[in-house]
Amino acid sequence: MRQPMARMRPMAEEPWLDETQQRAWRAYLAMSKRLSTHLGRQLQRKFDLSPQDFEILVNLSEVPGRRMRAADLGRATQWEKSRLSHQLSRMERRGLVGREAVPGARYPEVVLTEQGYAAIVRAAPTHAASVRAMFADVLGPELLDRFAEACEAISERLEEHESDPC
Amino acid sequence: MRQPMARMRPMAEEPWLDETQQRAWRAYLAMSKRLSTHLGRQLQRKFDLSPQDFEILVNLSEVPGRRMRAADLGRATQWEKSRLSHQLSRMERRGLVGREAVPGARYPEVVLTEQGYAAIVRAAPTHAASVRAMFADVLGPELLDRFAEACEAISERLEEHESDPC
DNA sequence: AGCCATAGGTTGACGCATCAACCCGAGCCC
DNA sequence: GGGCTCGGGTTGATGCGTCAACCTATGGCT
Repeated sequence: MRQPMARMRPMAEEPWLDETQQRAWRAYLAMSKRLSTHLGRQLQRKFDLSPQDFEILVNLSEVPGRRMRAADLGRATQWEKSRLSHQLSRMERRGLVGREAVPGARYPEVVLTEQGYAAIVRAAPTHAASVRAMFADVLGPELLDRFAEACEAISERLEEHESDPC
Repeated sequence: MRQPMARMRPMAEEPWLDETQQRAWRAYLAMSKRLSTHLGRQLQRKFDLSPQDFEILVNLSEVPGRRMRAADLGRATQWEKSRLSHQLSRMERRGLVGREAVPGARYPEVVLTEQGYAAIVRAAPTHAASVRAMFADVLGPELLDRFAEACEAISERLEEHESDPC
């Protein structure tokens, strides 16, 4: 399987990534594409939920009252406000969440409906099982720790540059 | 930063993922989200190319004649045919690629235009540099190898299940 | 010949992501 | 008061991803 973003030499002259780097980069790209495809497809086909739906549902289900201000939900998911707003509108249309005005407060709260709660309770165990089967169990505890360290290191590096002008 | 898909316990009763698994899964999710955001934003802002544009351009630029049947391009990218067709239509509109009929053949070829070629030559070095800076150099050669092995193992596991009914 | 399956390709509809623009009220400074 | 910025939130446009439906040569089978 060819992984195009991995080949950094459209003119085949300078080796912008060496052998080791190429291999790792291509392996990572292939793996992450497959993993998200697999998990997303499973959620969609078995539970009629997109990964985005799932993420919102999980966050709401964890909090007491199953309700939250949109801004807090945005912080929890690290989503931009407009993305969140669009997503909530779609989910509201489908009856998974509701937006309810709060008497004294300026902004309404997003609430998990019964239907939304039922959906997450149905889907979560299978999803977790897949994460174990396709990810955690493949590496095992020790490797998993090293893998986590690697991810954290890259994350930190990226975080440093988050405010760069690019 | 909370990573909602990482918390597999909406009801907080059974620990579907243990501590180690949680940590690795969350670290992976955070890292991959940041990495793709960073690389994608850079391509978009500096070169007016989406990651998808870039992938197509790289593949076409590598092949002699800078032209290819759509089906082969599909195999190279592992994209579904309809996705590819839509993408090519958009890129054709922007003058990055063209679809040219081949005299004796049934199907036309997708060709990289001069403009498309110029775009990839402009963008590729910066992109490769970012992959090194944000990914390869962070881990270093030895860790990079282990990381690649982990990714390959997960990929293989997923490949086995690609034909599953889900 | 006639029939059928298959591969290559396009289209339309809908959900999702991002950007820019906008609205509104709270707090602040003058 | 008057004007400021700022945070919270919505909207619309456009690009992207997926699914289902469809078209049409080719190649195989009878």
